[in-house]
Amino acid sequence: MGLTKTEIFTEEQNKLASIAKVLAHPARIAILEALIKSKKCICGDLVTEIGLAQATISQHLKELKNAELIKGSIAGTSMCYCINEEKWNSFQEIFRQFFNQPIEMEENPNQNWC
Amino acid sequence: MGLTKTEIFTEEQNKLASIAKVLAHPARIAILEALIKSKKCICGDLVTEIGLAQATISQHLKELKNAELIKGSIAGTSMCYCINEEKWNSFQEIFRQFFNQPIEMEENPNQNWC
DNA sequence: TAGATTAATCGTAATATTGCAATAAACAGT
DNA sequence: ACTGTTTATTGCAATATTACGATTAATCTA
Repeated sequence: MGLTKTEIFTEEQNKLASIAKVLAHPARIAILEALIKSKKCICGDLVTEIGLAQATISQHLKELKNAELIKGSIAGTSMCYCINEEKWNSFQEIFRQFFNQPIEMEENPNQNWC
Repeated sequence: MGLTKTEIFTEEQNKLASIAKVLAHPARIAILEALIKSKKCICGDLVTEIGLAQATISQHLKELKNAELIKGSIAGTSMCYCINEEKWNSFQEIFRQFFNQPIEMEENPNQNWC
């Protein structure tokens, strides 16, 4: 049918997958890196900095804001975005924990299977 | 149009996004965790362990193998999968570097914008 | 207030992803 | 050779994502 069966997975599995999904587009990576580089929050300069249409950037910003990875506030007529440090750190921790799982096969010498 | 404009992004941005995409589905997270938990490689027990059709699991395995996150080898009539430790570690490092970028706004007290 | 600027949203088209039934392919045991 | 087991592939339907032009809403400036 084409709709992900979230019910059959754990809370954690769904959460990690959804976080990864936010990062699963180069435009969103580029936006995050741009926000990090220019420490003070920039706005729709992202449109010129990255080469996508304003509507497209706005859509990606919406997803990032939806994931709470960035915060936005009104700065006059334009919009001011910046990284949400708390969420950033919490995402970092989630990935760290996932990848830090012990893969260890040391005790298992018959690794010639794979 | 609807096709990602990879040309306008850097190699690194595209790479990180594509790695994240592999992790952007709970079934693939579940498969990886199952492979880690049962240290010796399992095969199509994944189908019963996770509640998806055999064809669907096979498709997710293909994507994981395509990203080289897992390795597969023939074990008689069945298929034996396990984590590819080198890639696992390399992915870990890529995420670690991304999240370890200094976000620091300490010197910038006007954080009240965002 | 009128015009300019900025960003969100709507509508639409193209493409990608997800999931499964059905089928095919490879192999083991009889 | 036949049968059952296991995994990959194909074909299809449903849904999601990506991108952009056009429009809207809000705010600033003259």
